[in-house]
Parts: sequence; C-alpha cells; structure tokens
Amino acid sequence: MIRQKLAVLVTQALASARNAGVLCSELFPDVVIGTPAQEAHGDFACNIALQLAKPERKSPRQVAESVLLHLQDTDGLIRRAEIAGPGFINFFIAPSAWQQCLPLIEQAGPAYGTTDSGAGRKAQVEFVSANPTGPLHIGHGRGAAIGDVLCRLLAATGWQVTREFYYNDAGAQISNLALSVQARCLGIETDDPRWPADGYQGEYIKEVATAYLAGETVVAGDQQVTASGDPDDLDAIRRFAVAALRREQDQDLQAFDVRFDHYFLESSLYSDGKVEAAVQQMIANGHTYEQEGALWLRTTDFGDDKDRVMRKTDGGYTYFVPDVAYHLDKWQRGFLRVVNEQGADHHSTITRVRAGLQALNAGIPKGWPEYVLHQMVTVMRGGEEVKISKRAGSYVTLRDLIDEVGRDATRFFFVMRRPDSQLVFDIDLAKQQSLDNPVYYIQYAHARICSIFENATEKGAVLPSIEPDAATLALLTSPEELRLIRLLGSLPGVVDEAARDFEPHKIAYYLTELAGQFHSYYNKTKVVTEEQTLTTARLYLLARIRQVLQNALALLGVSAPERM
RNA sequence: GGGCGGUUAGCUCAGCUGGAUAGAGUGUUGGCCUCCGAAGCCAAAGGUCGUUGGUUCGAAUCCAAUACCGCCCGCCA
Repeated sequence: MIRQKLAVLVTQALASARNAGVLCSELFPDVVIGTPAQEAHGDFACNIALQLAKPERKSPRQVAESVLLHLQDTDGLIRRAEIAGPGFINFFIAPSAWQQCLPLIEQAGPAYGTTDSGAGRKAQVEFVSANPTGPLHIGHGRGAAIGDVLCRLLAATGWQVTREFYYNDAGAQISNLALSVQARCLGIETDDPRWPADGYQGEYIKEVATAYLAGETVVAGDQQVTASGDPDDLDAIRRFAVAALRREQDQDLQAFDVRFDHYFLESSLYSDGKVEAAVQQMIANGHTYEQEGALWLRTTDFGDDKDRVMRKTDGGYTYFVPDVAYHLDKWQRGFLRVVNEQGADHHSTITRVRAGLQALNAGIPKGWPEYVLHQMVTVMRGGEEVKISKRAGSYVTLRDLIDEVGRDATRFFFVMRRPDSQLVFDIDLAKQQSLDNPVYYIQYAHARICSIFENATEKGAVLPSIEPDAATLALLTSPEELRLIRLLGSLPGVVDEAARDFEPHKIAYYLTELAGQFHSYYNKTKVVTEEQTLTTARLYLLARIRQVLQNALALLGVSAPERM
C-alpha cells in the first residue's frame, strides 16, 4: 500500500519537474519502486533517475535531485529521502505510516492479501486429469497441489475460477485396462504368454478383478456401476474398472483436500459429435490433407516442426484431436483465461492443440490456452532414490504419501519449488516434526502466537479487542517491529505476482520469511510486559501476524493449528 | 539431429522481469532458557552465479554460441 503511494508521488514529481522546465522528456517510463537488498538503503528505492539520465542528458544524480525537489509528500509518508550510489533515490518511511497499516490489515480480515486484478472475469484451471487406469502417483500429486494453489491464487486475485478434471475414458489405455482386469479375472499371470501386451501389472488390477467377480457395486461421481461378474463381458469389465479406479482417485483427492467443480468426460466429446464437428471445421478451413490412408493436420502452418496425423488408417482419431474439440468447448463456455497444469512430459501437445485451435478459425488467441508444466519428482527415502516403474506397479502413490507424511507437509513440499524445477521429495525430511521441516517452522509460529494470547489472557493483559488508537500504535517503534509491518504490508503484492506468474512457491517463501522474522522478534522482545499499553500494542501486532499467516497458509491449503 | 526445462554456498533451493556488498534453509563451528512454547534465537565460516563472447551507466537476470543433466520428438495418451 505504501509502495503504490510512493510510485504516485514520484510520478507526480516527474510531471511537476517537467512543468517547471527542469525535465524535458515527453514520456517517462513507469515508475518502479523496488526493495533495496540492504536496510541501510531505506525501506524502498527508486531507480528512475538512472533510467532518465540518458534521455535527459544529465547525470543521474542531477535528475534525482530534481525529482526530490518536486516531491510533495502531503501525507507525511516519508521520514527521509536521499540520493545514493550512482543515483538511486532511497526512501525511509515514517514509523507512523507503517503503524497505520495495521488497522487496515485488520479491517480486510480473511480477505487481506487479495486483489481485484481479475475483475471477476472467468478463468478455468484444468489439472490432474489422470487416466482412470491406476492410482494417482506422486507426479499427479505435484500437479494436484500446484493446480489447486493456482486456483486459490487466481480466486484471490479476483478471477472467477472453475476447476476442471478431464477424464480420458475413451482411448486405447482404457482398453488395456479392461484387458488387464479380464486377464486377472481369468487367473492369467503377468508372465503368462496370454497376458495382454501392454497390460497393467499392478497389484490393484487384481483387487479390481476380485471385486468384479464378487459382483460388487461402486459409486463414482454421479454414476453407480454394479459388476456382472462375467469374465467374458469385456464391456462390463471396462465400465466397472473405470468406475472403481475413478472412485479411488476421488478418495485420494478428497484426502488431499483438492476438489473439482467439473469432471469432463472425453467420451462425451465423441457422443456429442464435438470431435467430428471440430474435424469437419478444420477440413473446411483447408488445413488438412489425406496421405497414405490417413488424415493429416498441417500443424506446420502454426509453428510445429512437422505435420501430425489426425485420423489414423484404422479410422480412429489421434489423442490430440479430441483435445482440440475439448478446448473449443472450453472457449465456447466463455473462459477468457484457461490454464492447463500438466507434467512436462506432455509438453509436445501444446503446439498441436494450439495449432488445431487456430485451424478452427474460431477467433481464439494464439497463446490460448496457457500451460503450467511441472518437472519430474524424484522421491528420496533413507538417502536413496525410490525408483518408479508404473508398468511393474512399483511406485509411490499419492495416498501412500499423504498417509505417511500428512496432508499439510505433502502439499507444502509440492509447491515450495518453482514448477519449472525438478523436485526432490525427501520423505524423511517431510515426516520430521522438527526445525528441519519448513512446514512445522511456519505452523509453529502460528501456534506460538496462539499460546502467547492464552498466556496474556491468564495474566489479565488488555487484549486489543478494538482498534488501538494512534498513541498506542506509536509504541511499535523497534526496527524489528517496523520490519515486520513492512513484510505484512507486502502480502498483496506477493499474491498478485504469484498469481500472475503461476508461481505458488512465492507464497511458501513469503511464509518462511514471515515465520522467521516473527521467531526472531519473539526471542528478542517480551510481548506480555508490565506496561499495559505497550502489551496491547504488541499483542495487536501479533494478532496481525497470526492473521497474515492464516491467510497465506490458506492460499496453500495448509492448516494453521492453534496447538502442535 | 530438433524442441522444452534446468545449471547459483558441501546439500536442497530463492533471487521481486536489468540495479547498490548475490540471499534463505540445511550441514559445519561457537554461543543463548530463574523470563510469554528451546519444535526457538544469535554469530562465524562457506561463491570465478556451468563456460566464452556480446548488448549498456550497470548482467545471476537480456542476446548469441557452447558444455553437461532431465523430459519429449508414435497413425500411444
């Protein structure tokens, strides 16, 4: 809030200096107020003089002096402003300006940190979208955590968000699933020559087969499927297996506190004729050709390195065709912004889907939809990498992870790195309830504040139930206190940036920083003292820290326990 | 061969779209509880930002090469 005010003041000073004939540029670059790395350089710094030196044909320091001369600090925001180094303008903010931030944070309540950048426009995030051919593994877990936090971040920045899960229930992998379950029903082992070529070998296939033979009923989503128990009825096996695995995935996601507004079935694109319609449109627009018995899309017209087959010689469509139809449907549903969160191993689909959408000539922007790709996850246990082999069925499932290390730690670990970077998930570290573990470090700060409030109540301290007056707030003067307020005040900017850049880890880093500053402050400063007013002021600061910890943890879907 | 991502302290990673003396956690070493939660705090040591050029007042950041690592490059999804 103070940062924006400063930007306005400097912008006004530039205009004023130009009017006075001191500066001559017609257009000024946007004023950027930065945070100096060192406290000696003030609370904020501005490099505008360095940028203007050349066009103004003056030295940076001369420009800076002109800016300062025309700066009108009517609100008494600035205690001191100075020109430093090559020409930076360093601002030292008045303590009273910092103190006045606290009531504003309180008034915003749980909404503190949110912005209205999205202005209520419609956005959609598609994530997880796992094939219903097995349990969710650790890679899906990262996608689930990142996607979920992206949704929370977009919602916090004013977007109306729809969370969607795309179900690939129509492809060859589903056939393989059905064949695998059927083989298990017939007692065929994986080393048997009759075992299906691309069959799923995991133990869970056996369980599905057993349930099928026993005639069990599963409820998944809005449908209910009862097994016929007939091992020859491949279609019945397929329906049952898909439902059974979907139920498993739903339960895992529920345990992970990840929910969806909409499940979209790939099969519906075929039954509703949307795939065929999209294909016809691409043909009509002249972007396709027949060759060697297949139908091709000229994706090279849209930046691909070679053309891609749309309709195979066997008459079936390749996987990206329904994907194009699906995204056309998203566009028609009015989502200005669509984000697809996927594993980086699917990155080659981006060009194809975007090319297909352009070939439709439907007025869809070139860069639509947007993609967030996360890199691979390596699991470490006991200092060794846990090898993952999906086909052999030996891999760490999301459920295993949640059961072993807990939901909070799992979520936090998945989003504490940039999606771009490969993630080493150290199970031993995530399990530790100690200082090594950043989740506990942050949650501990919250619990500690709650504990201090209990203590204060017992001692009969005056709790800041109403907004303290200026004289009380004026007692918050130590460097640690002002630094904490500055950090509290930066939350909205951090949230906006994390949402804009699709970088959930920025929230994790913010929380670590805030918890650290609080622990340090606590260690140095007695909160509950003999002086009543001072105690009230400090408790008020602590209440705001607690509030911001809660708000930021909520963005990650991590709990803020009162006791640990 | 082509595409995408990565390369920063012993290890795991940040680095605010080009700013001042490159940061945090962990690990190592040494300190701090008669006191609100020591699951905590403080201090020290630790770096040619993969390499080489270029752009400019200024580069970990932008550009061009190049070297490694991961993932893709199917009429699988």
